[in-house]
Amino acid sequence: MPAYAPAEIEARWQKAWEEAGLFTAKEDPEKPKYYVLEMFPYPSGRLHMGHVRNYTMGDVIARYKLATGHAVLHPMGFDAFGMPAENAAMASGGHPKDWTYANIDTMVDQMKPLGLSLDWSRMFATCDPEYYGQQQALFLDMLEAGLIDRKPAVVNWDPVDMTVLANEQVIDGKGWRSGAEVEKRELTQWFFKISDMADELREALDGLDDWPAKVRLMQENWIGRSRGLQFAFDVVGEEDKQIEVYTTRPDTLLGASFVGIAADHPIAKELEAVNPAVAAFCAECRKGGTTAEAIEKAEKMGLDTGLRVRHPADPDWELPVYIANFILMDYGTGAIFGCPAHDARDLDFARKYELPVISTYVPVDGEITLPEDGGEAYVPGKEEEVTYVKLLAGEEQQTGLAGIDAAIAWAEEKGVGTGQTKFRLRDWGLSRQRYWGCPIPVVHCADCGVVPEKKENLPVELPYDQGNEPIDFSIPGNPLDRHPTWRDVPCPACGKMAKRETDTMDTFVDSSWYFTRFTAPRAETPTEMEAASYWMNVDQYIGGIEHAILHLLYSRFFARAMIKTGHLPEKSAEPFDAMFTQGMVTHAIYKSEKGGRPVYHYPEDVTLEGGKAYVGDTEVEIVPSAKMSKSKNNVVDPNAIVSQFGADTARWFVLSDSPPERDVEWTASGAEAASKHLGRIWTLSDKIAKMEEEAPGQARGADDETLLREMHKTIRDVTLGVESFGFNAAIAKLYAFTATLSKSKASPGAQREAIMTLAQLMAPMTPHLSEEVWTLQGGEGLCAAAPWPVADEAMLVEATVTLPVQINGKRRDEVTVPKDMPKDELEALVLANEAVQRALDGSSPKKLIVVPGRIVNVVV
RNA sequence: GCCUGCGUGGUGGAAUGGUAGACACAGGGGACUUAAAAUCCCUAGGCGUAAGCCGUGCGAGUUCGAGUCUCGCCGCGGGCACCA
Repeated sequence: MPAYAPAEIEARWQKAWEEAGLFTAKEDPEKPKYYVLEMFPYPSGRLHMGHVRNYTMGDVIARYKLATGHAVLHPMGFDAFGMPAENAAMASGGHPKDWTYANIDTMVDQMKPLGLSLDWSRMFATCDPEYYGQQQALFLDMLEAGLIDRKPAVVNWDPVDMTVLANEQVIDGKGWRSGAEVEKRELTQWFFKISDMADELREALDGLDDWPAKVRLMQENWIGRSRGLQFAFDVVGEEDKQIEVYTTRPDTLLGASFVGIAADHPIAKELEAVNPAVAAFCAECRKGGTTAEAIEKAEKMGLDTGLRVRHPADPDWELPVYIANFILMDYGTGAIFGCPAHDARDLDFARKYELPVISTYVPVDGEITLPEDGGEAYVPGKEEEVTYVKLLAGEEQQTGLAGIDAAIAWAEEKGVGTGQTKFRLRDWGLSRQRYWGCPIPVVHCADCGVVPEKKENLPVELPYDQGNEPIDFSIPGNPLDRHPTWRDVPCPACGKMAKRETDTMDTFVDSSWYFTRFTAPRAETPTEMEAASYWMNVDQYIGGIEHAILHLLYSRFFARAMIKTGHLPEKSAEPFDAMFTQGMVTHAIYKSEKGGRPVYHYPEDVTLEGGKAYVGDTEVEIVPSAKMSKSKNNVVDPNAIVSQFGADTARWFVLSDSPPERDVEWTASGAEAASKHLGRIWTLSDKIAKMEEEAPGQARGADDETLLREMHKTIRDVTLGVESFGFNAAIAKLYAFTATLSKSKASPGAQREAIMTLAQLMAPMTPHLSEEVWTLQGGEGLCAAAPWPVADEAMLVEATVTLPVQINGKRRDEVTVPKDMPKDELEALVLANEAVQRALDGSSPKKLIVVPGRIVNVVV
């Protein structure tokens, strides 16, 4: 018998599947459809174990659904625009396009040996002009439908690289690449009007039952709905001037002691123009970093403007107006009223500037030191009961929430303000001053203004060269800005020479609709309604938790926008029926120290012995379960694993041990164990095949029944495991059944039935080995195409059951009885039990609990 | 600070309120071998010779029965964050 040789086997079966066209998605009205999708990768050029785990999970589902008679769509593509390609071009002088497509080729070559059941005929990359041209068409439709806005926005500007930076790219107030001090600049940018849909996007989360609760919650917090009161303070002496504020705690209105405005508030800007002290202060405020630590450390700073406003509840009560550094212009109205007694931040501020502290309520239960007496600010929960010490709207004692409602009602009745719901979610700025992205298809004309490009002119394709010269990516700024032949075009409206928009789209746009494009990847329109109606929605989406907020939220917005513009059916407002967030693949770091600096050792240089790690004779530190990182020398290359053990081993290992939503640690010993197990199955299959030849047609005995009962239980458990993302538990059952089978004395026929079923149950995880076993045992056609085994209910019912016998809830013994033994007989049997007799010691039990088929509990 | 999730052997982890520790790794013992590797078998929560006792972060509670439900602590992780 030849040894288990995955390299040869796997290539052969991958070819067989391809020739059979098994994974080409075909619309079939006779079958239920199933669309399973893993988040498509960025073509970094390097497949990592996280990809392998992600795609293997999707593949298990896809293969299982195929075997259960579904028309399956399981596509793959590449999220191919973005900064790394430009950075690579800057670093090594190549072209982002060449770099990207070369990487895609490499990654496809790395993915194919994994034996994934992908429909490669639908593959595309978002940097294909055929894709981004349709994205431009979508942009134009959305623009026309009023879903897109153009407005000024404050951005982080890197003056050296001459580009806008995302918040994450600003480190300690400096550009991440250039190291230059980042400036705040106001630029006119394009925005998707996602905030208009904030409430809808929030409410629809409730319907996403098959999403992780955690993801729904993260989205809900991100959208950040709050209810409060918006009202205006009249400025003393300037009767036409008012300051609008928004508050979620209008119940504390009588505790107001100042009004604060942001440095970018219109009134602050007005004062800034005439008062150098104000100008200096505002400039100082704008400098502040945006990082968490910077905010933590930043001291509350304020400047008295000299303006005074009237309290809405008492025209004789005047409050000072401060410009303060902790007030944000882009939330609410950019102005607040400060209530030091009930807000920790306002209390800090009030103490620093010696402003009054006025408690408006105190807790019903418990004693506190009032903030005016040096205590902390008292902020009750919305359900907490409070006693009012100052009355605004007739309240005396009620919950915080009722107080808020009463205060809003009071304000509305008096005509002071209105109750309003606000959201934290802001519009999605999509403009990027970069080359390697989807060009925004508009033209700026001196006469006509901003003019959308004509659809027949799409795609607005990125220029590869600059005339006859290659584009120089080493010059700071956007190459499209200094590309006259691309930039200068006739106005689509009047025909006069005008300038093309040189900004490109945020790469999140590319990934917000790709899953719809897979339903008709070569269509001349963004989607085809018929195909989209058939395949949408994505039945199961799988990806990392890092995309829990932005990518999924943007996709949900896009689905709604595509319905409004006629590119998706109504049913697809929520495009992902079920979502699963998988954990990472981690690996230990082997660390030592040399000259005070850490040294990271490659796993292949490390010897493991008795739970300790050595390099040569020196023990090194093991840091378990660390994220794989090139700089820590703990990256495991999937291709190396596939060449060493085969794809089936890699697939089997990443699914075993840890539950899919948690991290799994890659260990060499674990991978070897997986490989050995697959080898054992190979050997077992061979043994069973020979047994049949040597002793055909033996009668089935009791051993057959035992084996087949175990087989049907395994079918039930594995099926359940696969359907509920319990892959690790399913694999444990498969291990157990393999052990049962290898020890079984059942007839050759029964053993063959068992191993063929085992092959089928393993096929979603180890498809190549399964085909091999299937064929050897005389299975017809491809194992991957064979119908999924169904557990026989009759075989799941045992004739006898073993019941644990508990005394006072602790297990003391067990009895094996016929399954349907009458209750009184069972009771008698239990009472006669030796352990029970001993515990009873002559007395009679206080209580006897019998749960049929489960347990017996004697209470003494 | 607010919101959240999680604490089970040496390790990863099983367990519809019903026999805690399935399955796997690492460990220990053995068979085969001159030896090693490979393979196979046995063992394995702790204490105890044993009967038995104790055990799911800690403390209470509900229940005939709690890893699972409730409350309060402690510890670790994730998300958001000068958001009014």
